[in-house]
Order: sequence, then C-alpha cells, then structure tokens
Amino acid sequence: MKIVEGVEWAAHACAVLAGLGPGASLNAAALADFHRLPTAYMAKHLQALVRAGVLAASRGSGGGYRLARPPREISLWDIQAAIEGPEPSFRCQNIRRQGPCARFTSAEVPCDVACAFLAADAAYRAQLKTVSLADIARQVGAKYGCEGRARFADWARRQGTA
Amino acid sequence: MKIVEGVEWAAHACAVLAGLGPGASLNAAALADFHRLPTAYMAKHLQALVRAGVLAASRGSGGGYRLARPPREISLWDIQAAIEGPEPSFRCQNIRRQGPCARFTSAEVPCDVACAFLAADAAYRAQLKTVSLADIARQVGAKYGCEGRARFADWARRQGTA
DNA sequence: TCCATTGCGGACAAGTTGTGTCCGCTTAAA
DNA sequence: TTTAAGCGGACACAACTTGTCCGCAATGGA
Repeated sequence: MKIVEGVEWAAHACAVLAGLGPGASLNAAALADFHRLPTAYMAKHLQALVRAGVLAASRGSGGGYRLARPPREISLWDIQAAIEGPEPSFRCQNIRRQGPCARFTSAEVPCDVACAFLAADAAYRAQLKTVSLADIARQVGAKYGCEGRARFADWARRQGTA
Repeated sequence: MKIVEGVEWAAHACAVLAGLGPGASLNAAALADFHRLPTAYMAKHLQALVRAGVLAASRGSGGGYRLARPPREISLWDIQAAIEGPEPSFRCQNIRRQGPCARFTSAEVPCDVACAFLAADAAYRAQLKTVSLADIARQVGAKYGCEGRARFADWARRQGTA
C-alpha cells in the first residue's frame, strides 16, 4: 500500500496557491519550479486536479491554475483522490467464492475480510478529510516566519511578470 | 494507494487455519487449493507470514503451517504488514526542502503535509488492528451454517491423509 | 540408510503501473 | 498575428507485482 509520489507534489502545489491568497494564480512552470520538480510531469498532475474540480485553469497568455474553492473547503483527501482516483485501496477478488466451500458463501452478502479492510480505508479517508488546505497553509506560513513570507510573496510577484 | 492481492490470499488462508481450531495445521498445497489459488505463489505469501511471526511452519513429511498465536491475538494489520511490510503508505520526499523558500523549512521539524498523511495512515492501521482472526473466523463460520461447517471439517480431514 | 514429503529462498519471466518526456492542438490575451 | 499557456495522447523507461521453477534443507517413515 504505497501512495504515488504525485500526491505529495499536488499537495504542496495546492498549498502554495492557498498561501498566495484568494484568487491567486500560477502557471505550471512556476508551480513546478517552486519545488524544483519537472514541469511537464507536474503539469500532468495539475490537469488531474482540474478534472477533479480541485483547481480551475485558464488558458492562453497570462493563464494558469487557481484553487477552484476556498482553501478551507479543499481537503487532502480531495487532492489524493484527484491524483490516484477515489477507489478504495482494497479490491476484493472474491476468492472465497472458489473452492470446496464456495457454495456456502453468498454473492450478495459482502466478504467479511473485505468489509474489515474497507472500514480501515474509510477511517483513513475520514482522517484525511479533517485536514484542509487552509490548515496546511497556516502551518507552513507559521514556520516560514516574517522573512519567509516576504520572500515567498516576492517570488510569487516575479512569476506573474516573468 | 492499492493493496497487493496477496493480502487477501493471506487473510483468507489464515482465516481457514483459525476456523480449524487450536493447533490445526495445513500445508501450502491445501491452503492454496481451498481457494483455487496457485500453490507456488501462495507458498511465497505463507513464508512471508512465517517471517513476520504470524504463522509457524514445520518442515518434512506431514509438515505444514499453523497459527503462531491464538486467533484472537492476530489482527488483519499483522497480516497486511507481513505481506506488504510495515512501512507507512506515505513516503515524504521532502520536496519542500527545494526551491526558493527551502531555507525557511527545517530538517528537524517534520513536514505538515507528511504529518497529515501519516496521521491518516495511523487511523487506517488502528482500525485494522481492531479486527482479529477470531472475529473473521466467527463471522465466516456463522455464514457457512451447519452444513458448511461440516463440509469444511470434512475437507480439512481429507487434507491430512492426502 | 534411503526415500518421499514439505518448507525455504533465490533466480527468472511477464504483465502492470508509476514516472517522465515530447508533440501537436486549442484557447486567449496583447 | 504572435505569443503564452493549458490539454491530451503517444511514447519510453523504471519499478513493482504476479507467478513459476529450481535446488537445498529438514523431517518422518519404510
């Protein structure tokens, strides 16, 4: 059970947008460069975030990505689901329906093993949903301190005119 | 974030052993055959369960696998960890330590994004740990009914003498 | 002692998935 | 019209999962 690395990229990219304030927008090159990540692949993830309704994109000159909703209404689960898909981690293959005792298992009643794993999955998602981009942006901002925030704003300003 | 299929195999195989009662033992071929799974690959998973201390093996003629502890003391997390390893699903690559604002992040203080994902991971594991093999065996046994349990015992008896 | 049975571990092959690049297309502003 | 930007598909490479096979070691019975 491993999370794809793109989820980390996406979370940090969204956190950058959240830290910039309402309506702020950056293009893929800027969002990739902030963490020194390959632009083309970051762009793929950003497009996935758009398809999932987490980000909104505007095309053409001066275009870029912005949050589709207020940071408070975007959870880390929204971001993970955008990148990896919302399917549960456990995929029941119904192996219990094979073998000498198969006929004592029902197709309707779900498998007990699957139920337990799906419950754990639900606990995972519930926990992730309690953390919003607003929380992350606040925590990161606090760690940056005054100088960090100034530097961050400075970098963002340069991106608009680059 | 996908669980490898072997976890399902391992969980059901352990459930079979738990359903057989204390001290019961089956070889890899029998455990694979019960769910019509490839013996060689099932054997690999059983060996992993032994390495993790979930099962105990005895070699040679008449050998096989048995639970290393009472079913009540084996959780589904023990089984998943045996097959996939106990590492958390989120692996922080510390991408925040790169780029224009990298120097405002500390190497000691953990990343906020990583903390949130690790907390979700902990919730997942905590939930899985609440389900023991004894729970699973009881639920499966109840669904089998009288006839199913008799058939199951019958099959198990034949495995010993095959 | 010899042999059949069984688990153990490594090597290997094939298929799937994740990572990353590139290119042509569309959109929009200057 | 040009330029900047997102969109999506094709492609290549790497890593991991799935699955098989083999020789070896251990155990019990003839």
